[in-house]
Amino acid sequence: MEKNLENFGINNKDLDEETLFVVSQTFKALGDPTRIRILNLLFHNEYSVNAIAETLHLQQSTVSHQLRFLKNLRLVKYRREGTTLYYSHDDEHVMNVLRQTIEHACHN
Amino acid sequence: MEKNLENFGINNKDLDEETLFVVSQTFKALGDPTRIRILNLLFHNEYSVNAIAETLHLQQSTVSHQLRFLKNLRLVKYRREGTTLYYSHDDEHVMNVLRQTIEHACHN
DNA sequence: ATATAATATGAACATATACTAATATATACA
DNA sequence: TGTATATATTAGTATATGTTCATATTATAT
Repeated sequence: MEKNLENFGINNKDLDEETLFVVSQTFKALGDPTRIRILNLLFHNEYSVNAIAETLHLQQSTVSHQLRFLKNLRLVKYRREGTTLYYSHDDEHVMNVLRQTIEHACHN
Repeated sequence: MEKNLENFGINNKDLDEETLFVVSQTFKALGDPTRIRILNLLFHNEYSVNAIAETLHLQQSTVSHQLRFLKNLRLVKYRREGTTLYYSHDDEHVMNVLRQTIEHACHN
């Protein structure tokens, strides 16, 4: 008699569609070099859009587009000061995952 | 006199190109629902290509393509038994990151 | 009101990505 | 050798993605 493999693992069932969407979107956000550089810059400080662009040698438009992407996923937030918007990270879990993976990649 | 912000954080410097590439590729691998489902399936057991396809209701060709993708990044490995290839995960760090993020997404 | 600075947006383009269908390869076995 | 099974590969296609350019919006100051 074969052992029933259905109950072997704790969580062998397929992921529900919403979880799948959230998880893949999150990782998609981290799957682009530009967004990684932006989030890595925002690790310790807040930066204005122009400051990000100048620091990373990117165009203002590019930074703005990617910040919108990240803001939609609530990975960054901003505060306004006059005409300047200061962006900072807004998801500790994602920042931890990013830090872990960067460190893991460096130590190879 | 302004405080020098350059030395404020521990790691404010930009990432080197190779790290950036490895990290973004890794996250890109996790940024697709099909690959997430495959890796999630491989969490506890090894599976043949056809078993993966049948379990997840994917075409054999699709699974084979994605497994090649994952194998190139050394996220999965396989062993042969006759004509059957049994795939299993091959990167504990990535599997941990995936598990963490799935759990984080579920508990919302 | 007008000008200026900072940021956001929309359209266009090139490239990347994921899937499918068809075919090729590889292994086992009669 | 020939056949069957399992997997891999190639080519084609449709969609998604990231950047740039030009322009719009927003807030501030004069």
